[in-house]
Amino acid sequence: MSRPREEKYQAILDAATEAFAEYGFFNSQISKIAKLAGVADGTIYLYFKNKEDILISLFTERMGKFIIEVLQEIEKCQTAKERLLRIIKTHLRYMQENRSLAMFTQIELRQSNPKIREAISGPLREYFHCIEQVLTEGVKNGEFALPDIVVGRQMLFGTLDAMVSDWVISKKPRALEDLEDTAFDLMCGAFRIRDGN
Amino acid sequence: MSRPREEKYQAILDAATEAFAEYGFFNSQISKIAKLAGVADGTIYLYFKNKEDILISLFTERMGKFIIEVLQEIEKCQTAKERLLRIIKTHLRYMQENRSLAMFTQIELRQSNPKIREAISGPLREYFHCIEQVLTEGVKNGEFALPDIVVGRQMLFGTLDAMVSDWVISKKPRALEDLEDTAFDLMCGAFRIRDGN
Amino acid sequence: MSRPREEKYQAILDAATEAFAEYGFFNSQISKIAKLAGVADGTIYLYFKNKEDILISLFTERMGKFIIEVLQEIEKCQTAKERLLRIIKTHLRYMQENRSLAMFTQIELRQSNPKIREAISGPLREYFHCIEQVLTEGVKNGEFALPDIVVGRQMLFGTLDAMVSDWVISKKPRALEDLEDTAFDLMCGAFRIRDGN
Amino acid sequence: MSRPREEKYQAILDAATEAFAEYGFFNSQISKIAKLAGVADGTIYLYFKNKEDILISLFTERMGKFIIEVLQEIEKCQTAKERLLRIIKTHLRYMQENRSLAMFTQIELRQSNPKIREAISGPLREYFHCIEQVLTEGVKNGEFALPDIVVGRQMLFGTLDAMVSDWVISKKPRALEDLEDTAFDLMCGAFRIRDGN
DNA sequence: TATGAATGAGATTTCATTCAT
DNA sequence: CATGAATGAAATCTCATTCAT
Repeated sequence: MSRPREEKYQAILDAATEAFAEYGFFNSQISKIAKLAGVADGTIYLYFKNKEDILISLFTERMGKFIIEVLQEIEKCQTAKERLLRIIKTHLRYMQENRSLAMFTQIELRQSNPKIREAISGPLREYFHCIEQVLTEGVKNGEFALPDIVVGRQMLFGTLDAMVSDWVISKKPRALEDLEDTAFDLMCGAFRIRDGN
Repeated sequence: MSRPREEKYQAILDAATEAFAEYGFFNSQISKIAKLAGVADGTIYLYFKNKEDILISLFTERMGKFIIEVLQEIEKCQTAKERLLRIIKTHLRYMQENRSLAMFTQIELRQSNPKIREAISGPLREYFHCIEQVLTEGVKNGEFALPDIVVGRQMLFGTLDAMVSDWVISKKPRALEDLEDTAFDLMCGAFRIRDGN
Repeated sequence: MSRPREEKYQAILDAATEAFAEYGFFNSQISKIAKLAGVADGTIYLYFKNKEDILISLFTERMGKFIIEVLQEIEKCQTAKERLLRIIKTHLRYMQENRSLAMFTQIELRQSNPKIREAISGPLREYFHCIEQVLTEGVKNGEFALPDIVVGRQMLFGTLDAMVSDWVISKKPRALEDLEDTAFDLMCGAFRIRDGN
Repeated sequence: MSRPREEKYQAILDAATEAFAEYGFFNSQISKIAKLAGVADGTIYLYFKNKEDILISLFTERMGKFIIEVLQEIEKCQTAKERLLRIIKTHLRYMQENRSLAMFTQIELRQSNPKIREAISGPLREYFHCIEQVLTEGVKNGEFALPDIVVGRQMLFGTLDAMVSDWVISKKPRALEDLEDTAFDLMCGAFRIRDGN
């Protein structure tokens, strides 16, 4: 049974998240990750091909879970407007609850190494696609007025990302949740969503 | 006569910009930068204390020039609405004309090394402050309706940043300039700016 | 079972002794020491913090052993005169049997680096103290006539050190042992020790 | 006229003495010496072949002056006993007045680099020879009883050297001069010199 | 599977020396 | 003669990865 296998795999991923978030990819030595995970250095190479592979696996997995959560939340909604609010809430709350992931995303999202950049862009594009679909629907059924879907997505994602970025960097941050309503309010204005439900 | 001195300093900074943009800070070896700049490895240490110092000098200098340009453009404007448009245009055009700086900003903006992060945050905060002042003025004189200045700034900067990010990553990008009007249009909606000038 | 660990530690120390003796501290590159010890360069840093640490460990360990031997020999003796002879014999014989240590002591004893000098002065002072105690006893019980204990120690140590120094530098040296009796004879004169018993 | 040439040559030598005494040979960079001497780095190479050459020239010159002084002092004396006292006094006083030279001698006398060691041993051997001649004479005319001239020289030089060494290392040293009489007293005992002049 | 000691390639940085001015 | 900017070889140290146990 591969339960222990799975356990150690997760332990390493958790340790890497923490380390990458705090020190960045290049300053997180394998030995540091191994110690945090409570395994030997060599053990890591039983679960991952190399250091890069940890980063890629990490991002794919964690971002994957995030997207699944977003999708689940969205599905519960009736209108595009509701979905927009859901995306905002889920994004900010998820990041708030996973500060390490948030930091790590902020810090390592835009990795320089082309191979890593490539691997990372997959899950991110998926998220972008999900956002764009919601916007497209909103436009189609007349809820939103939006001259360009992609620009709309850039605005929505960019705003949320900037909020998380500020929150991650500042030491005593205003809770991310508190920004939900204001963010939603502004987005409604940008997308010309009428006040009534 | 320090003309040659200044020349070499700039050559190294240019080389570093290029290298950091393409490979990232950690994968840009001093020898690589030196070769790009057409100087010997040791020469770099006549102009910079160490590798970190290059990054910090680079960001401070280039970002400084950017902010000066933004400020100059803003001053020409009469209304806050015009200033908003100016910021959008200047930001996107400057980044388009300095792709390396844009890439580098995207990539290294969120550095893990605390010392670098600290040094980098200065010029950035200055830019944020500049944006927030424009927004505050707009609210004061009734041009904008905005529940929260900081959130407004996050939206404006976040949107522009996401646009640059997309542009930098995609290989055959739509010109950044083409996004100006749409971005301005959406921001006007978000900030409840009336259509008439 | 840390037998191999201890073995490698000693191998590196032996290699360093040899290298330092022949080439001096600054001209003994880590790679040279590693090759002599039969390990990889990096291995050295598993056992020592840095190059300085090798020098300090080396001196502390080897000088410590020497002092222990001197103390053991001294304890066997009844009179201060006998102890004086024992110190002379042990000093010269130990250095003769550990030519590398002798060279190294001669060469690196007076290091320029303050941190090293500090670390090295400890064991040396211990040896000086041991000599001075013997002299003090001899004076107290009337065996020696000595106007100044410290000067007495300087004379004894200086003489032995000069002998070792000559022996180390000259290529075809007279055996150090052969000097024992003459040295003792002269010291007896200097310290006004009577010929009998 | 080569007055200015000579001046700069001496300035560099003085600077080197100071630097070597304080930091040791390897930690005294050419640029440091140049700055101390008030000349440009390159200028040093107009006067010396390389860094080693400075050390060798330095030692040869300064030690040469010392030996000349010793010889002059000795010549004034009538008896070997007087000459012995003269050597002791001149040695200790000269070192006291040239603390940098003393430090430098203590620190760099026993250099590891074979080429340097070779060059340094010349002047030193000359001094040894001078001492040994005094001792030989003393023995010949019955003033001294000494079983071995070389051992006698080792004792005399070793004692003086140990005194200087202690003086150089200790921060608040007893004046070297104060040791003259005690040292002479002990040497008289060692060499069986009768009390009467 | 798991370990962690050992490896050695590779990176940053220093500094003696040169040479155009 | 004098300068000091530039050079680039070389040294220390780090750390991802391997492999015998």
